Amino acid sequence: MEQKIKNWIKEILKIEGDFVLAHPKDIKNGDYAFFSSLENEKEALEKLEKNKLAEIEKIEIAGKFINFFLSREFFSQSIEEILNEGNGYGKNELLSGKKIMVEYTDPNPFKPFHIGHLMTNAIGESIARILEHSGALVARANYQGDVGLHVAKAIYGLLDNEKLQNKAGSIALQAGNIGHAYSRGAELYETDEKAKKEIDEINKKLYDKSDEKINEIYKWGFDVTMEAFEDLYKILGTKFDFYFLESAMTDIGKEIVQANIGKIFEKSDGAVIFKAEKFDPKLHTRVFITSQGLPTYETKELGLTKEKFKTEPNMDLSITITANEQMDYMRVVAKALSIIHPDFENRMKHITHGMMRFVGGKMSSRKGNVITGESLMGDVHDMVLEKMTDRNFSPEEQEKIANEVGVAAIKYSILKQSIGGDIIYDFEKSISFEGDSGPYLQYSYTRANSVLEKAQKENILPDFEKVPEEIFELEKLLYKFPEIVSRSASLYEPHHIANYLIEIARSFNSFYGNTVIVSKDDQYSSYKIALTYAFSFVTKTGLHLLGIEAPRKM
RNA sequence: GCCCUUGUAGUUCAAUGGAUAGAACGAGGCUCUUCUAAGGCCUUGAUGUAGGUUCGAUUCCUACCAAGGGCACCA
Repeated sequence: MEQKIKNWIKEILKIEGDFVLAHPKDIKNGDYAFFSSLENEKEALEKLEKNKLAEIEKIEIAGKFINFFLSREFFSQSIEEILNEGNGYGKNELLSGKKIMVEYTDPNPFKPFHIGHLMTNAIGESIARILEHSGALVARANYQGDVGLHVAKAIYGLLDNEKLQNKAGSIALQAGNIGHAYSRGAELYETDEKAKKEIDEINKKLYDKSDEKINEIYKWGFDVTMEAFEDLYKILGTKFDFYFLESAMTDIGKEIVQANIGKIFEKSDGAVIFKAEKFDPKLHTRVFITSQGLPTYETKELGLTKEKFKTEPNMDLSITITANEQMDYMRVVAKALSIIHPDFENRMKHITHGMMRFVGGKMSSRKGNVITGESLMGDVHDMVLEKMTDRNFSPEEQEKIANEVGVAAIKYSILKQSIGGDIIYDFEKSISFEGDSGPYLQYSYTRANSVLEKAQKENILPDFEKVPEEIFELEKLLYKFPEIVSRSASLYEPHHIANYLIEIARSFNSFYGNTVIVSKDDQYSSYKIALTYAFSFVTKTGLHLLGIEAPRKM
């Protein structure tokens, strides 16, 4: 519609070049507005009036603005269109047929799944779904650090307290024990010289696999933590297509570096470094292979990227999602890669997000903070159950809904704001179910569902025969959904969808509160039911794009 | 010191260079013999400072102030 009006204005007024056609902030000022820099708006208005599009009801001049009001018919037709397209409404062709890999979450085996992982997961899953809705073929990838000092720390903790090696409990319990072992090991590494030495020793043994006992614990710990992650992904609604392990990237990365020593990399103090500032003054030098001959994360990242392009040969875009703190060194790595592989240069994208913060400072699993992603999910889940005591559900239903609502509360609190900024973490607020929240959206959806169920019982079907003269605010919002989706997709910003969903939910709740929708005495009831269907489709689709389930009841 | 982010109601967040800067939480009042009150309705309040570009700046540019992150063998 936007494009249609634009073309029409362009043609009638013979405007050259591009101009902006926007939605006025206030619906009172029309559905689309155009700021004219023309000398005589009145003449323009006359021309436009003469050749008016069928969808436009009214054109007004307000100062330098020309406002367009869409017709009653346009809105009822757009509602009809939503009903026809159902959950496919809002799809666009922006990335039609493009192969895109999105890497996100990246938790490390042997370490707890902390809140930062929850954040990356929520953002990555949402971006993946938004790209899919825009026509892309998305592969989800997860990159996990299965080697390194953190593993040695965890194994030290496990050896130090053998009770933590109990293999009898549930996967979650065993993974929790390993998390404790890691925290203990990490703490002692900083404070206890003897422990530090032993951990370094374990690290060497892990590297050359010389110790049978350690190998055994490693295998168990790896399997358990990976399985525990898998259980979380299930609740979170993520299914990865590819898993990349850090250990597999060392040789590939090293090879790339060694092949380019002298050309891109240089030796310095026994290490192999990349002086990125030679290519871009805003970048800096980083070590790729240490003086001890060990590849750093940078080198593994080179290997990872190469592997990604090998895994998906004709990939159009490889997206990596991490926290902001990774931004600068990823730039250095990307610069090195784009010199080695010029064909990758425009096919890599790094999206960064802020951190979850306590009021007191940065959260870190390294110091073994108590709040993990899992514990947060558990707490929120329990709070939802408490709220549901007055509802009449079977235990299975209750469990399912508690998970869906809990995940919604957490994900929404992450996705409602632009992803670059930090989230000031307030436990009370993140589990708030009121107002600007995920559960509010779900609640609005279930209310719509109740209305639709009642309509079915009373055998009133959605219909467009009798349309009220009044145009509901909700109608003026619903048709914008496709624009919101394509905006979110082109900017990689899920929060536009989150904000939009709140807007339509508020509008629907107001409609619901002030109108009786299902009524045999109301000749417009069928149309109102159609509108309710449209709201429910758009909300369900929008929630899906945020990675949130839409329960039928709650 | 250099580089990158970010400064908007008391608080947490919105606002493709456009109209009277939107919500939510908090505070106060009203509202369920009607489709789920996790709701609705009403009241209250903000663009860090100083310049610049523009018909028009929360948005772009410069400086300053403040917060966070990064800057050679950790990831």
